[in-house]
Amino acid sequence: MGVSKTEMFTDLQNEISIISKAFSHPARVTILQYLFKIDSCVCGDLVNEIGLAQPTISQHLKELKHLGLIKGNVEGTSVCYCINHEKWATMKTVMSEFLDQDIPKKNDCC
Amino acid sequence: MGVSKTEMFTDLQNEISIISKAFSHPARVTILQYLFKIDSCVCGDLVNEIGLAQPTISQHLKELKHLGLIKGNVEGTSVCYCINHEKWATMKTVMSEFLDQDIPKKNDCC
DNA sequence: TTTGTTTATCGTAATATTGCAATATACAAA
DNA sequence: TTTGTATATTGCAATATTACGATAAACAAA
Repeated sequence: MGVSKTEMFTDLQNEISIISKAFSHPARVTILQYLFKIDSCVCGDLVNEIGLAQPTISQHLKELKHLGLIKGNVEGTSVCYCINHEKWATMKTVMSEFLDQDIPKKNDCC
Repeated sequence: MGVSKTEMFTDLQNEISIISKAFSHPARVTILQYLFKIDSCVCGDLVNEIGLAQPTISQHLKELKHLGLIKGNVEGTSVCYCINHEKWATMKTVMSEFLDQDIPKKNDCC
C-alpha cells in the first residue's frame, strides 16, 4: 500500500532508513557536498550550482533542514545555509555502525 | 515530475543516492542486519523474522540482490541468501568517503 | 504422477516522491 | 510607498515505492 510499516521495526532500523532517505536523491547529496566545499554558508546560488528550479531546491533544503543536517540563517532577503556539524557527527556514528557490521565473515555459502 | 534528473549529477553523486535508496526502507535494513547476524546463509525465515508478507520480502531481496549487496543461492526448494562481502566493502568505501567530508569545519555562520 | 513446500512474478491499490509554475512572503533600496 | 530580489509555499501532474493477494514456477517426497 506504499506505507512503510515502521512500527514493526526498531528505532535504530527506522533511524538508519530515515537518514538514508535523505541521501537517496542526488540533488540532496550535491547540496550537502557543496555546503561542505564552500565550508562557510551559502545562499541561493545552489539554484545556479545545480540545474533545478528554485522551488525544487527549496524543497530539498527543507527536507535536509527538517532532518537537522543543515541549518538556515536569514540574512536580509537571502537565507544562509550551512552544515549542522553536531548533527552530522551523530548521524555519522549511526551510519558507520551500520556499515561496519561486516567484520567477522565466517561462513559464505553463496 | 517525480523523475530524478540523474543526468545533471556526477556518477558518484548518483551512486551515493542509489546505495542510500537501498537503505532507505527499514525492511531492507533489517534484512541486511539479519544476514550479518546469522552470518551464514538464510532462506525463507526472513518472512517469519520480519512481519511482512512473502511477496514483499521477496521484492526487497530482489532490490538488494540487483544492487549486488546480497547473493542468492538455490538449494533445493529454498533459496539461500547471504551478504556479498566484496560488494559491501566497496560500497562502504564510497559511503564512508561521503560521510567523512566534515573534517575541517572552519566557518559557521548559522 | 501427485502433493506439498518454497520462492518469484504479476497485477493492482495506496501512498510517497519529485518537479515546477504560480504565487506568497519578507525585506532592502530607491 | 513602490520596486526589486530572494526564498518559501501552494497546487498539481508525473512517476516511484510499498504492500499483498493470486498465481506461477521449481523441486523434493510420497
